[in-house]
Parts: sequence; structure tokens; C-alpha cells
Amino acid sequence: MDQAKGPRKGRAIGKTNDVNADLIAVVVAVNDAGPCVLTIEQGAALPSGPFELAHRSLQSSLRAWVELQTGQPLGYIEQLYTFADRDRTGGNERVISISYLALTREEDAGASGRPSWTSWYDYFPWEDHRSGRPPMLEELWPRLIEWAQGADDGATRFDRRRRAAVAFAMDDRAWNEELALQRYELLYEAALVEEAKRGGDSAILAPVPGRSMSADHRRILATAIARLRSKIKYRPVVFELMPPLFTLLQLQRTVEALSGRLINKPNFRRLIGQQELVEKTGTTTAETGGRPAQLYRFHHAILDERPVAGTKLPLARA
Amino acid sequence: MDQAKGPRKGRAIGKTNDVNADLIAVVVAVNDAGPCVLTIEQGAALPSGPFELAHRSLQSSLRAWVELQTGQPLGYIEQLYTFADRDRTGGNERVISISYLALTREEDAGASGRPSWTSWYDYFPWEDHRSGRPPMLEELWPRLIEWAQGADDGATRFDRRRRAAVAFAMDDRAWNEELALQRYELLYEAALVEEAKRGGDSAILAPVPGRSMSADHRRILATAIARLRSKIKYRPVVFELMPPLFTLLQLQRTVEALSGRLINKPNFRRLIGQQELVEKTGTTTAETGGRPAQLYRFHHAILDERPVAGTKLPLARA
DNA sequence: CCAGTTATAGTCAACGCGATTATAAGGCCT
DNA sequence: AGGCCTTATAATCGCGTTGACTATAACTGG
Repeated sequence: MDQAKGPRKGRAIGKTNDVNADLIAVVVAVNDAGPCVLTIEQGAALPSGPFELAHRSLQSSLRAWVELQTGQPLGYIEQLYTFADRDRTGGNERVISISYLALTREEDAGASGRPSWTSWYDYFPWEDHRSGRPPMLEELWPRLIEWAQGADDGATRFDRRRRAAVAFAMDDRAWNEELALQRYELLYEAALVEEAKRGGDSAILAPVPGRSMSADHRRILATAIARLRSKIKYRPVVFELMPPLFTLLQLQRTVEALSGRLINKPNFRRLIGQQELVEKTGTTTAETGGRPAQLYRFHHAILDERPVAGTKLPLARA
Repeated sequence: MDQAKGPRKGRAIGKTNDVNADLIAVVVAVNDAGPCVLTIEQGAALPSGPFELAHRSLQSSLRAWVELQTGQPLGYIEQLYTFADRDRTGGNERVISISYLALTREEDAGASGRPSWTSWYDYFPWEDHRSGRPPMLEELWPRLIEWAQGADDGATRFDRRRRAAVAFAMDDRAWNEELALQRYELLYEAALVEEAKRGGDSAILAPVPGRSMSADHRRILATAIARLRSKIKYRPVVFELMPPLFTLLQLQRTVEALSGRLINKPNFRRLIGQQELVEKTGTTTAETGGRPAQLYRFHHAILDERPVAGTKLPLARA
């Protein structure tokens, strides 16, 4: 209080540190085709826009322009990460990018024009283990090993080899779906994704399967996937992606779509049931093929009641 | 790619959206006095500084000026949150604040002058449950209930009452140490902390015990505490706060200081042991009072080996 | 009516973890 | 020196969670 000229007091310095602030949104929905993300430019970029100073907060600014631009009402919104790396965009412009994860229900897609939904797994085909381990992993492993061997010193070789093994479940390790970001960053480091060659690193090996995106949008998407896969295990955010009424199997399929792996059905039902997160509506639907299924709705009253340690899903160990 | 004039393309708009970017650091260490945070202005504020455009990234910028200013080498650094609420600082200036959590070891405190260490629990006395439930909670409960009753409609009354009960362990609920942020925000909403009256809300009841800070620094500190209390349960970050050699009880005391609650000793040792996070040095220390204790060191090799689902601590349910 | 599909309930065993007890090894006070 | 205090370290018990599996019910379509 009394020491007005302390060593550093925020904007007490006259030097201009003005920067530009961008908001980048990863808007997620799940439909029959799987988990989708809202994209622009035919799937080559995530929707982004400048932070409007007129808005109260960053979140309200994001919500406003995404809803305006896409007609999508956003449910849950969560901040992901703030980047300001110098050479992020390739240019010499200084931009701070604040990325967000948003969940919605994909009603009236493409109604207001340009944006479209693209499956996660178009960008990260190695992340979908719902039909067993993707065959492409077996082609990926030797390339990662080769990259590890290419290091200068033995310690780095060992470290690369270990990180690759952990992230990509080599040597009979268990697949960990939450490592989506580490996996993408490892592929980037190994110059196995198309984005890596933009940094001037022209050791352009044939990139691994999977669509690339402009700038670092694919990395942001990987961040969102990892965050969401982690979050659904302890917070009831899945319901933001569900229609008002749903069957338990539909709920399970949604969780499976997000996590990229299959869940044991009886255990899933038990866990959902004993947490009292859903309530029966009494009505049933015959549209599911076999025996008509109960329709459930989300039990809103419980939402804040279990602030933590709720909504566990049987996704623990393999 | 081909649609150059899509609905919105980032900084394609000519309007100026320049803002000022500040970095705010919550630097944490643990000593005999408990968990401490690095502060300036006699504990009234967190160290903060402008984002230097000269640096590669936000993290390196933060690390540079904190180490320069305080002489503290920072170990682990993690981004907390980015704020840009209009009336955060009270002024009409537009500032984006990017807050960080950093862990260090508190060597040579105050060597380079101004900054000093202050205990967490000076700011949040209700968060320390290491000696049982703080008596002040019992004085707090009726004030929260009173606040809940003061709502206009019944639904809000019920909601306030429920949130207060969950956050502050009313009605024989279990104390959840991870709700530190929710608790502070609830007290702010109830105008029971000194910061609340700055917004013009002059219904100045006597504030709850606990030091306040300038601007929203206390909220940022609460965010850091909540994040760290959650993180130590699944990532081995505690070791960033430990000296190179330590006994298991010292490690336990550190975790207890952070989480604000006591841990069962045998269970703690079992969990630490079976995770192979530490290794014996063979040497012992007699400085602990009773039987000489083994000195351990952190098993660095294991750090990235268990990227997730490691370092569990017996802090689950009460 | 039978085969196929899905819904729903129940069982069993392994593991994790909280709680407790027991034993070892040093310091300090009388 | 001996007894008491402190802390360190090891071992055990029991409950609850949860992963894997089996069985039964209800409906559709041929």
C-alpha cells in the first residue's frame, strides 16, 4: 500500500504492450456419425473471431458471436488455453489466442450458412478405438521408433522411445484415451503431421493419415478432445450433448463416441443409475430395434449437488 | 481455402481490438509455517507484470520476470485462467490478465528485496482443517443461511441454501477441500468478504475473517489453491515443493499443508511406496525427533512414465 | 413361431483404500 | 541406566467399488 514504486506494478510501465486478442472456439456435438466439431473453410479451420471489447467478459463475447454466426445455442462453455507464441501464425503479428471448448446439440446445422460439422476422427483417425485398435497404429509404431532412433544422444533416444510408447500404447501398454494432446504433439515433434513442415522443417516425410488444419487449430482441437475426455469422467457434461429425452444406450454411445472406446453395458447402466443423474420419463421408444427402451431425462436438480466426485464413468483402467 | 471472404476470419476486421496483457503469478512454496504464496505490497497483492513481447511465449515471459524480480527459480508452471471482465480492475481500462500457478522451493526468501511469503490461510482461514474443523465455520453458517433467506424468490433461496451447504459442509456434509474457489465466490456473492463492497455494494456487513487483497487477486489465489489441491491427487507435482532429500513424513506434511486436511499415515506411505515415485537414499536423518527416518529422493525416471492416473493420494472421500 | 436385437437385472471376484494394531529405534528426562 | 516420549515402519482386517460375466425380458421381422 505504502510502497508506491515497488519493483513492478503491472501497467505502470509506459512501454506499449498492446496486443490483439482472438477467441477460438471448439464447438462439439455428437450425432450418428460420431463426435463432431464445428468448422469453417470446409473443415480446414476452427471458427474464431476478435474479442469484442463491448462485451462483459470473454465468455459472453464468445457466446455472442458463435451464436450469431452459426445459430448454435451454446450450452456448456469452458476455457481451454491461452496462447501467445511468437511464431504461432507464421507472421510477425502479435496475437493472443484464447481458446474455448463449447458443447451443443447440433440442431439446424448449417442453417445460417457456412459452418459445417466434421468428425473428430477425420483429423485424428488414430483416436477412435471403438472398433478395436485402428490398424494404422501398427504402421505408425515403426515410424515413431525410427524417429526415436534418429536422436543425437542416447538419453534423448531413450526418452523419445519412452514417450512414444506411453502415448501410443506400444509394448502391450494400455491405450489411454486422455493422451490425445500428447499424441498429436509427439507426431508434430516427429514431423509426422503436415503442420510440422510449415515451420521450415522440410524433412517432409509422408504425413500420417488424418486431415490437417490451418495454423495450430488441430492442436487446439486435440486439447479440447483431451480435456473433454477427462472431464466426462468426473462432471456431468455429457448431458449438454444429449437431446432432452434419450435412452441409456444412446447416452452410452455418446460417451463412447467422445472417449473413443467401448464401455461395458451393464456397468455403465449401474453407474448411471446409482448416481441418480437421470430419471425415467415412463415413456418408451420402439425406434431402437429390439425391446423398447425407457426414455430418460437429465435430473437437473442434481447438477450442482455433486460438485465434484460425481458422474464417474467406467473408463478407468483397461 | 477457396472462400476468402467467409463470415468472419479472425483479424480480418479493421476495428482496433488492442488490449493490454498482464501476467499474474501465484508462486507457491511450503515451509514450516505452512503453504505460502509469494506476495508484494505486504501481502496485499500477487506479483504481476506486463507480458513482454520480446519473449517466445507467455510462460517464458512469466518465468523470466518472476525469476528476475524475486530470485526464485520456478519449477512447475501451469496456466490458470485468462480474465478480461470489464470491471475487474474498477477502472475503465481494458486489460486481459493471464494468471499462472508456479511451484518453487522458497530458497533465499526476500533476498532480492521486496517480495515476501504469506501463508494461504491468512487469506482463507476457513480452508485449514488440519486441526479439525475451524471454529469460525460455525459462525459463518448462520450468516450464509441469512444470506440465502434474503433472496427474493423461493427458488433462489433454495439454490443459495444448497450451494452454501455443499461448499461449506453444512448439515453434516463432508468437507471438500477442492471447493476453495466456490467457497470464496460464494462469500463474495454474499458480500461477506471485503472485496465485495468495492463494487459499490455498500451493504457492508462485517467481513468474514481473512485478509483481503487488491483487485481480484484473492480470487485468483483461490483458483490456484483449488487447482493445486486437485492436481496433487493425480500428478506428482508435490515434489516441486520438496527439497532434494526428504522423509516420508515431511512429504506427507507438505501434502497436508496444501490440501488443508490430515492424511492417514500408513495409507500415505503405502500409496507412495507402491507407486515407486520415490527411492531410498540409504541415509537417514535424526532431526525428526524420534527414530531416525529414511531420506528419500524423487524418482525422476518415473516422471513421464505415468502420465496420467499416477500419484494418487489418499484424499478421496471423507 | 423362431431368430435376432435390444433392454434390464443379478452375480462373483479382484482390487483399492480407509482404519487399526503392532513393532522397531532413536532422544530426553529423571 | 531406565522409563517414557517421539517417530518410523510393517502387517492386517474389512468394506465398498467396479470390471467381467450370465441370465432373463420384450419387441421386430421374416
